[in-house]
Amino acid sequence: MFINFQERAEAMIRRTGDRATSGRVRILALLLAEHRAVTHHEIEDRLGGEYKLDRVTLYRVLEWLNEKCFVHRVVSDDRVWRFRANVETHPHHHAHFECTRCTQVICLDDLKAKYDGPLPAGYRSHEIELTVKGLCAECG
Amino acid sequence: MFINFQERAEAMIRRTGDRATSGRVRILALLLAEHRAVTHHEIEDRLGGEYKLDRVTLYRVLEWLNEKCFVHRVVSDDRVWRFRANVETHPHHHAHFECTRCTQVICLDDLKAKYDGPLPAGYRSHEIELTVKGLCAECG
DNA sequence: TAGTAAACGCAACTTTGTTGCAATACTATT
DNA sequence: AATAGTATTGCAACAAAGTTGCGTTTACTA
Repeated sequence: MFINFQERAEAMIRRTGDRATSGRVRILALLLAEHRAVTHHEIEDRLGGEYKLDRVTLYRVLEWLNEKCFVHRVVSDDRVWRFRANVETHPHHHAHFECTRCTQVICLDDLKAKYDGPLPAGYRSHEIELTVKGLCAECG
Repeated sequence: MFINFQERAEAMIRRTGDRATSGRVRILALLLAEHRAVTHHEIEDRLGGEYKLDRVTLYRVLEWLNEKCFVHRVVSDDRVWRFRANVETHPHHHAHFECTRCTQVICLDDLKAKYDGPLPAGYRSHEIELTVKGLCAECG
């Protein structure tokens, strides 16, 4: 087992063969430690201080993490992407809860979205996304 | 029954007590006639020619229509809002199909999204959104 | 028909994300 | 350990989607 997220993140990144830069390691570690989907802004804030990363670099790292399937994106009604580390084994049945007041998004991992109904002729389904909207514990 | 969408749109708008401006009537009529969720851009294009509306006015009308519950918004992965007239009687159980290639969104009205599973303590659900992603007939 | 507040149109601004390019820093190799 | 080469980074400029302020026009009311 890994002692901390930093180490675990670095191992994951090295396995890809691409470079293990400090930005990638820190961002992935941060996302691994988190149990919810976080925005670009939240990440930027948390990397503040002397370790500040450029906005653009952050976007590029997040895109790279997404490509490598270490992370996935969620869009909610505020049109802002949120990122979350992929820990599940079935990455194609995301279910999310979105608070309509504070716009926080959490993943409902235990829930498997299902759709058995009919689609129009010729349509094919690849992925299903179920979003439950309401108020979280703090806002409710 | 109403002869055309224009007339029907105007009646709906007048019933609110607010002003029945030509922009509101034309946009709502256009959305009533449409059987899918359309973007701001698509609407703008269709209102082109001599009847062109200002971009800002279009946003404001769409927001107004949304407030009055004549219309609802959908966000898909391109982070662009799409608008669709509310024709169903149960406005809080939208289900949508989104084509991952052409990004077109259609509504699966016959499908009622359901969620009976557990939420974290203190969380309350108000609305459920189910999105099926895949390829539409043209892109498949 | 005239008065008036609600809508509209324009210009400027904000937020979120992207692109091009020169500078930097990983990694492999010597 | 030093070096070289290229993958990343940082900066500046750009782009798309949406918002705000404000003076002008328009739809409704009297």
